[in-house]
Amino acid sequence: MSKGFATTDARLPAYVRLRDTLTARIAAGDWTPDWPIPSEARLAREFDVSVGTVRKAVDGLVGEGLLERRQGSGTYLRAPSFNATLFRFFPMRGGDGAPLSIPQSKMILRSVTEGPAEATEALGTEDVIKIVRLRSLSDQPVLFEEIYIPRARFAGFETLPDTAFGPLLYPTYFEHFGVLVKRATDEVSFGRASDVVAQQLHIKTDDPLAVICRTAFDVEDRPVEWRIASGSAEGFLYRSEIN
Amino acid sequence: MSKGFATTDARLPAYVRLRDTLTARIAAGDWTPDWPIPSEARLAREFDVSVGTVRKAVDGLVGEGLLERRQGSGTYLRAPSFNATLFRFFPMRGGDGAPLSIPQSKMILRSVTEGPAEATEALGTEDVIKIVRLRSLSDQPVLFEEIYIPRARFAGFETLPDTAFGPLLYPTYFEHFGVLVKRATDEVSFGRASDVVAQQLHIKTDDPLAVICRTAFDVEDRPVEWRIASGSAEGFLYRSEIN
DNA sequence: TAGTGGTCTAGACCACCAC
DNA sequence: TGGTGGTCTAGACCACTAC
Repeated sequence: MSKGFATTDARLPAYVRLRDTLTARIAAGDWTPDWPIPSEARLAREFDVSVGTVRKAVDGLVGEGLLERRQGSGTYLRAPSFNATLFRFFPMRGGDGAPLSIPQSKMILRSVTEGPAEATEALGTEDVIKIVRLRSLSDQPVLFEEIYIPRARFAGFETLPDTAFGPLLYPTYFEHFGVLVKRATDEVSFGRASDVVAQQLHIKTDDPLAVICRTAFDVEDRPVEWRIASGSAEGFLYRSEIN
Repeated sequence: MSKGFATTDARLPAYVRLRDTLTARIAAGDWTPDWPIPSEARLAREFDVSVGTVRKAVDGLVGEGLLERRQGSGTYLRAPSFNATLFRFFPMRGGDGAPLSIPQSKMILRSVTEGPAEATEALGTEDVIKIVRLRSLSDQPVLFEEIYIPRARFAGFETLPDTAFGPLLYPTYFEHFGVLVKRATDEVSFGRASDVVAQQLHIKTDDPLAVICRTAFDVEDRPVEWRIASGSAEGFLYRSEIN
């Protein structure tokens, strides 16, 4: 008897195979953040390993930020948490020290199209959906975003009603398409505003521009989104933690 | 008998107190990367806990990047590893696609002085040493750095012979002053070149500039360095991983 | 009060490395 | 071959949460 693991290399340690099996269940949408996943004792029985081995597998997923333990209550699927992107890109206070209000988001376009070379290369497909958004702080447009997602993972995205979207995109990815973004890579550079971007951001053509290119990956490390975001270089601030 | 832990809150779990005790030993410079630290069985005996508890404490320090396990050999202090900073700031290839050579570093100044407000605020002291460096790729100056370190932790830094410095600063911090940099926060913003910076970087005054402000922390999370680095915004690229 | 995760133990056997 | 870390077990007791 193969201990009930999904089809993984039997030479791997039990906790690795269990971790991968749990990851697959998360990716399949078997669990929601509202209810605890099966208890450690229950998983130990189901997979015929000791509780200690379950703990080690769960530890790994907690470390990756996929699961969250609540003592006395249970272990829960954790909703993606690194979504306060605007706060990473701009200071919370304006140049005059006044606190800015909540970031807003305006959807401008959703359509099936061909992506730019960088997007198709990052995503590994040319069959993508394009999303264009304008994000604002205190009614001032600050960030113009072009986002590309693979149609294979997001079938029908372009026909969702506008009411399905909140200010953040990643929760929508998860709730409607079961795509859970786990990590991302950002590249920050500086350029100059094109006519289109300048018009959207209410700045002048050729004004200095901060450009952030991001590739996002799901729990199984497949690329699920490529985006390019532009904002005025004046007042731009990108925070990063290095470990 | 208090199990031989350093003076920490006895209400804390054993593995936490052991982890803190080991961190203190690392910070005190008791171990070097060349020799394994005491084995898990030996630490278990010394602190009168089980091997499993030692493993959990060591796991934490491995996760923080302080220690490194080598199966069959031992557990070693890990030399700081995130030092390829130039490669984080600029692409490896020039605009023409040609690969660039190894980054070089030229020390311009070391002196005891008063730091700018940001440095004294970040470091919590006005008694600092200032370091000025110019970093180059393929003999082209690309990054101008002003670095401030607290004199209390780096007494005599300004009188070290030039031969004590390699291309990287953090190994010198550790080898001569026992300061081990564990994490840092970067803030990337946009500015314009002052006369001094422009001259060093061979660009024009008021040319667009990428500015990176970094605060670095040691293993006990005390700030040990504040630096501001400037490079031409043209060709600048900052990479960041988000989890 | 029952069930959950949190801590800790004492041992077993394995894989790997250095001598 | 001996010692190291790597995996895994089967249990104990504690702290916390929900009902």
